[in-house]
Formats: sequence, structure tokens, C-alpha cells
Amino acid sequence: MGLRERKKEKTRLAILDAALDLFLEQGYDSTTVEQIAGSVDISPRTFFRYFTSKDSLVLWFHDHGEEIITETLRSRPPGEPPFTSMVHGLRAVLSDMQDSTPQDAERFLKLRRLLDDHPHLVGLSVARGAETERRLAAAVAERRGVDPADDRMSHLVVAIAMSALRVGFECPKRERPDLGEVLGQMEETIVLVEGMLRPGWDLRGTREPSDRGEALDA
Amino acid sequence: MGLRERKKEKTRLAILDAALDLFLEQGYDSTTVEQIAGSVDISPRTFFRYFTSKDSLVLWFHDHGEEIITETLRSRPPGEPPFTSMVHGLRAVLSDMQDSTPQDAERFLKLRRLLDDHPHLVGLSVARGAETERRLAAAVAERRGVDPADDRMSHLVVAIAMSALRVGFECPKRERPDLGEVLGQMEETIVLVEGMLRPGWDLRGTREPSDRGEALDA
DNA sequence: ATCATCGTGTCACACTGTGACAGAAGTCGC
DNA sequence: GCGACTTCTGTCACAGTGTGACACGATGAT
Repeated sequence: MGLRERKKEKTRLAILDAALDLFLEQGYDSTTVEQIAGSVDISPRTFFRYFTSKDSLVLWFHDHGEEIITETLRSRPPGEPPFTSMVHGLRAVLSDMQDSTPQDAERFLKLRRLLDDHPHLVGLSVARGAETERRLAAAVAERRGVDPADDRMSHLVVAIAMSALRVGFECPKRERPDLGEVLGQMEETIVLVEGMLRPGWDLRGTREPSDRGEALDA
Repeated sequence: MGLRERKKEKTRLAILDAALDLFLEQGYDSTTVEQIAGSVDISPRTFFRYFTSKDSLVLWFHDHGEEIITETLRSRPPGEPPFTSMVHGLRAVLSDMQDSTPQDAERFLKLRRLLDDHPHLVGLSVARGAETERRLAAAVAERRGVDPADDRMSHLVVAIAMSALRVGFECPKRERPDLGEVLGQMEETIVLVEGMLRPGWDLRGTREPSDRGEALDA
């Protein structure tokens, strides 16, 4: 990796850290791009070359997570029930976080506190999650060998799995949990969701309600 | 109702209709507030007195839906399983739509087409849904008599119910479905979700995974 | 060293959204 | 109808986000 790319990555993280600190200090809305840029000594224009928007600061970890899940889906055996595959994806995300550097862990926790203080930002995060859901649903539908466009079952599989992750992330037992506690709660929530589903529900093809029942296609 | 309020409502709907048409014609991003305001002969400043933002045009129906669900939750018997209550809420929303005026139905379908064409807008809609979820989760937690702050079960109940509504809304079988078809698919999706859950799952208290099982508190 | 490439800053600009104020229009009393 | 009062609306000014164009300097390959 060349000097250029290392420098770029360093700037990127510098911007991110400066922004998170400013957001936590004085609030998201009251922090301007100009301030963020100023505090890492770049021009506002350059800021937008690293992050497409102020909002995207809050979403920086999404891409990585989606990538992990997508890759997990690809690596799971073809016959596996789709929800099981998704859950493996979720756990891969968690274990990736567990192995993250202390700096990344701290960023993650700062972000979590930020979302806690600003419910509006949760919306952003969820909005991004919706795009992710579409792509994952398409991947799941492909695995199931059905048309991705209108397969509600695939969408539901993904939506429910993502809900588990989100609810676990959002519901803290304590005021300022550490990384292990957050991950633990996310894992607990996954277990909770697994326990609430009827075994085999995700093997059923998506048919009209009238012929549900005999349509177990695995 | 005075002349003022009628006029206000008329302007509000005129703005909404003009905006939806412009959005469908030339895209959401390429339509400016100035254009919308111009096409109903008001100043841009006035536009923002009717809609707090350009985005909020896309969210105009959310408030009503949330209100219906909240009210439904209030009216259901206290001992009812929370997910059952939520499903009643969802169906109340559907039946309210069924009874809507032709104009409202058309607006709803236009909005649906708009969301279809612009995945980005789905994010907005979902973001708003997240706020709704928080409030509904608090209401559900209250019904269950547990602390609303960290009850993952309540959040899950709401998240899953809302997922059903959303997935049904988003997955069209045909290119340009009419209101009945959309509502039918939403209903089908609700049925699908009901069928995939283990009976009684939502009666369990939110405890540590270790003492799940004996914790049936209803 | 040299040249092409890429990152950055500067300038200019469009768009969204808000506060302040003045004038127009609706509302209520008489 | 007239006047006083309230509410709505338009104009103006402005902060902030985000983008395109261009020029300059740093980086990387040869």
C-alpha cells in the first residue's frame, strides 16, 4: 500500500474522530462541516471528498457490516434455511467487532452514544439499513431460487434478522456499556429472535395463503 | 370549521398533489421547493409553513397510521398478547385505507410508485418508521408492565409487526397495482408473519437467556 | 529529473430551511 | 359596515449542505 493511500486513510479517520468528538460535545446539528474540517485542518470542500455528506459520518460502519453478511451468505451451504444463513451473517458481524482494534471499538461506542442522544440519527442509520435490506433480500431470494423482485419471504427473513441486530444495538441495559456488553446484548437479542420463530418457517415457499401448508420445498 | 381551516387544508392538499405529480414527472431530486411552490402559486417560504421539509411530503401519511395503531393498542384488552394487539393495529390501518376517499387512495398509490422509483426515499420512510417504533415499543412495554427503556421484547414485537407492513407495501406483484392489490398483499404478508411465529412467544418476559423457558408470565 | 496522476484549496453556485418584519386576509365584536 | 385582533403570507436576509470547475502542488512511475 502506497504512501498516498495510507495518508488518505489517516485523514479519513482523523475526520471521523474529530467529527464524533464534536458531535458528542456540542450536538450533531450545531456542529458544522466547516468546524469539522477546521479541526483537522482541511478545507470544507475536501471534507466532502472523504465523506459524501455530513450524514454519512454516522453510517461509516454500515458498509463493512453489509459486506460481511453478504460474504457469509455466499459461503453458507446452498440448502441451508435462509434465516439460519442470515443469523450466521449477524454473528460474523459481531465476531468481527469483537476482533476490532481498540480505536475502532471506541469509535463504535462513541457512535452508539451519539445515536442514543440523537434519536433523529437513528433514522439515518435505519434508512441506510433499508438499502442494505433490499440487497440482502435479493441475495437471499437468489439462494432460494425465486424471483427477487416480489418475494416477501426473503424480505422478511432479512428484515427480521436486521431487526434483531438493531434492537440489540439500541436497547442498553446500562448508561455507558462497553463493547463487550453491547455485543452481548446483541447476541442475546439474536437468541431471543431465534427462539420466537417456528422451526422451519423460512423453508416455506412464498405462495398464496390458500396453499400454504403443503408447500414445504426443502 | 371556519373558512380559514378549510382553505388551509385545501392548500395543503394542493401542495401535496402538485409535489407528487412533479416528483413522478421529473424525479424527486430534480424537483425544487421553488417549483412546487410555483405550481400552486405560493411563495417558497409558505411551503415550509405547510410542510416542515421537502422530505415530509413523502411522510404525510405516517402520522395518521401511527395514531391508528396507538389508539388500537389502547383499546385492546390488557391481557392480550402484545403481538396480537399490534396485528390488530396493522389491520386497523389497512381497513382505514380501504375506507379512504378516492383522492386519498390515488395519493397513496402515487406515493407508492414514487417510493418504487426512488429507493432513497424508502429510507426516509423507514427513518420515520423508526421513531414510530420507539413510541409504539414504549406503549407495548407499558402494556406489558415492564420498563420501556431496555425491553427488547417490546421492541421486537413492534419491529416485526412494522416489518410485515413494510415488506407487504414494498413487494408488488404487478407493475402498477391498485389500492386493493396493495392492501391485499399487505394483508397476505401479515398472515405470513403470523404463521412464522411460535405461538405464545410474545408472552415471555424479557429475561437473561439462562432463565428462558420457565418464564411464562401470562 | 520528468511527466502523468491524483489530492487539495479556492471560487462560484444551487438548494434547503429559518428568523424577522410588514402587509394582506380572515375573524369577531359592535 | 367598521374597527380591532388574530392569523396567514410574501419579502428579505441569512446559515448551512453539497457540487462543479479550475489551478496548483504533491505523489508515483520510469
